[in-house]
Amino acid sequence: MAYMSHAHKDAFSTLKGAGLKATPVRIAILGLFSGECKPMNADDAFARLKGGGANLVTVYRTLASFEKAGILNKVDLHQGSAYYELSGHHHHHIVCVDCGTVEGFDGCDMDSLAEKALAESERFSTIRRHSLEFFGVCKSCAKR
Amino acid sequence: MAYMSHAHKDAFSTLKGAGLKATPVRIAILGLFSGECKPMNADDAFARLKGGGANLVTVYRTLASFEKAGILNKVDLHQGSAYYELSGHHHHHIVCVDCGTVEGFDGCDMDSLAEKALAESERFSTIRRHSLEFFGVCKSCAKR
DNA sequence: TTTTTTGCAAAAGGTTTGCAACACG
DNA sequence: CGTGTTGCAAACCTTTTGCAAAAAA
Repeated sequence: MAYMSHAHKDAFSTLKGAGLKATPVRIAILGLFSGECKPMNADDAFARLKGGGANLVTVYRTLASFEKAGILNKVDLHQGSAYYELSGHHHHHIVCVDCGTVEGFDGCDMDSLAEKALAESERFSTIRRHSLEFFGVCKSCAKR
Repeated sequence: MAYMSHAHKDAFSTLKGAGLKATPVRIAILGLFSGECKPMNADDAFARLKGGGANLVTVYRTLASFEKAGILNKVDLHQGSAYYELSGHHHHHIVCVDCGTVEGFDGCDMDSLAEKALAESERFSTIRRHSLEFFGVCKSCAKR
């Protein structure tokens, strides 16, 4: 471990903290997500790993392990493939059904939503998570 | 059209009302959903069409046409395939991450959710729909 | 008869698996 | 050095498409 940039150091400790070996591929993929504010799917990540940084299969496996480790969250934007983003602050998305633009939505009161669901439920005792995504038309698509 | 049962008559008029030809396959598939309270995927429907009632491909095409016509709603229960249920009253689901049990959730104030999302959004002017599903553990799985 | 719908076969798209070579710790 | 990770090829699964035969209006 001769020289290591700041970003790499962060990625390194995140991985260690999650109990994952800090391999070049993982550091690179984690770096991708740290520098990106919108969700990425496996292909996106694969494409951004310039110079054959990793195999597509490895990207899939890496995303899965990151999700299991709690580093990434999987989100379903109804776009045919699984998207991921850094888990960190709880939020959701608004997706344009026309052009696919994605915007974050922060105003989700997670606890009260889950409480409401449980209060109404007969057969459930625990809510672990929920998915909430909006599908609409963005302003620039609306103009057309 | 010699004899037609009540259920078939209902399906018949639903299809006509939606501008769809009332074919035996469509009537059968619609009947399946009328007698079922939980979401079904293409395979479920296919399996329940006893005696080779229809081809799987036809089931897919039928579900798609029903959704387009507004007869069915597609729901994503994160189970690897698309589920459908009769569109009618707006509701969502709680899914057991352990056994897959699905329960309905009615307490969704759609309008206020969409309003909140739009109020917070910079780039969107319209919300068409949203997905909201809860994932938790049902009481019987919690016991184990 | 004209237009839709259906079935079959095959393809497509995203994701997963088996296995041997490789690299982190 | 041993166990976990990677790459490659191939399998998988759900869903879609092309085309000709069959059925609805």
